[in-house]
Amino acid sequence: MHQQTIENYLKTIYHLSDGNSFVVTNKDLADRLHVIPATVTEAVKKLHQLKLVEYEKSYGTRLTSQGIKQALNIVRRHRIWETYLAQELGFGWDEVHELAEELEHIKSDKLVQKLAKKIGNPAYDPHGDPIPDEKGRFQKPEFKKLADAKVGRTYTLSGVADHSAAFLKFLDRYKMKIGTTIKVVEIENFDGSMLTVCNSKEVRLSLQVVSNLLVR
Amino acid sequence: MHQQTIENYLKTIYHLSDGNSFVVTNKDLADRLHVIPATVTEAVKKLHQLKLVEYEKSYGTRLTSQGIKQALNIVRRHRIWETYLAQELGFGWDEVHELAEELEHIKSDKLVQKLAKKIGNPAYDPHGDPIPDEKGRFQKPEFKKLADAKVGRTYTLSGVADHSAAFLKFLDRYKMKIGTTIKVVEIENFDGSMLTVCNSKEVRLSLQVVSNLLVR
DNA sequence: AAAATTATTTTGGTCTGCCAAAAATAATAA
DNA sequence: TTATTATTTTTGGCAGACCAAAATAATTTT
Repeated sequence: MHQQTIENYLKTIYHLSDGNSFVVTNKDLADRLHVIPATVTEAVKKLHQLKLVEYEKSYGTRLTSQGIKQALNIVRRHRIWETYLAQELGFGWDEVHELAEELEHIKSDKLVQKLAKKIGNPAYDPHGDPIPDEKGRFQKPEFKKLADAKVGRTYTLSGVADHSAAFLKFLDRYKMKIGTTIKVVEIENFDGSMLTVCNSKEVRLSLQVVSNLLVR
Repeated sequence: MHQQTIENYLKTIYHLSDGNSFVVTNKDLADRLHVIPATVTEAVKKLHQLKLVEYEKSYGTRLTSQGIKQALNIVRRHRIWETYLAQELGFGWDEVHELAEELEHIKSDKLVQKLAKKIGNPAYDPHGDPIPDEKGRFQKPEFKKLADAKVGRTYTLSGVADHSAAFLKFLDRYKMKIGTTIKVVEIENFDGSMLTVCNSKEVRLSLQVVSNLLVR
């Protein structure tokens, strides 16, 4: 199996199982990887032989501890690259994901280590997602959706649930980024939208938007 | 054809034809790419269909102008990455080639442009090889081998003919790098070795070595 | 519980990049 | 100009990553 294929599967299984080693369905994998389920069946069988996943037919797939380890390493590389691209090379947070998707496969731990050092071994990437260290350790941050916030309180934007370029560009238009403070002025219970104050300006945010903003 | 395969062929043809559009033999390509000649036959036929090479059977292969253009772009990416890795991330000149070999395939002109800007759009990479600009232009430097130098003269190391890690590490041991001045004290006509002064120390360099040192 | 839906696996194929061995073509030496 | 040798091409095959369609299995609906 090609290393790149393996890495993409592991990473995707990892994300679908939400970091924990939950069972992932064949179809979900197929959708995420843009292949048909039959292809996934083949692939997970091979991953099973490589002892990277547990797999029982018609049941589902789950990472082994070895698989998790490798997955975390890929996640680390991806997020280090994202942060590096944003911080050192001035890419927008809506651009870095796609590039990191390619760069994460470069096989050099030394390179990743140097990149990490250059940006000060950060714990979070530009989207507020935690970066595992060399040993795969990271603390899962306690975020909640802005949608669940209380009127009158002020929050700090700490992450986004939607990583799409469209959403991120939308946030850019209001100069919102990780660290921006958002005050909830009013919640419209008709449509769930929120009147907020961001960067000293009043902004109304739709339920769609506030559901994808993670705050502290 | 996979983009990566195409790029590797174009780059290799380019180097084998020494930058000019000389005809390259099938076997030479096979050797460089670590495949058998039969594989090359297949590949160049496909490259021909893509109008990237001229190809007549049992004659040889030569880049078309389109092919040269693409080849120069790959060479550019490779050398930008080499320089970036050395300059910004502190890699040794013996390490950068291998890494650049992977990084050159990342498909983002914007990335290369940013990297280049960061290192000041240099005209030469850490080995003294010229970096083509976005349009593929570069001036071929007028180097000569130190082996052909005259006794008593002082030269500036401007390039290396051998890019192997072994050779580069050897040079590191004597702190020789691009820009180092080398004074030729004496030429031993028994074995062609040279007595030189490098970094204020007397060093005897074998014919092997001085044949691979390019100087001005 | 039977029918209908959805998910998974199997089966048979394609395409790409590769190899081995044989056949055809140079190119070189005698 | 024959032999000999080297190179190139052809042919038949293989593995990886995919897909389409058919066959199974599991899940939901009714």
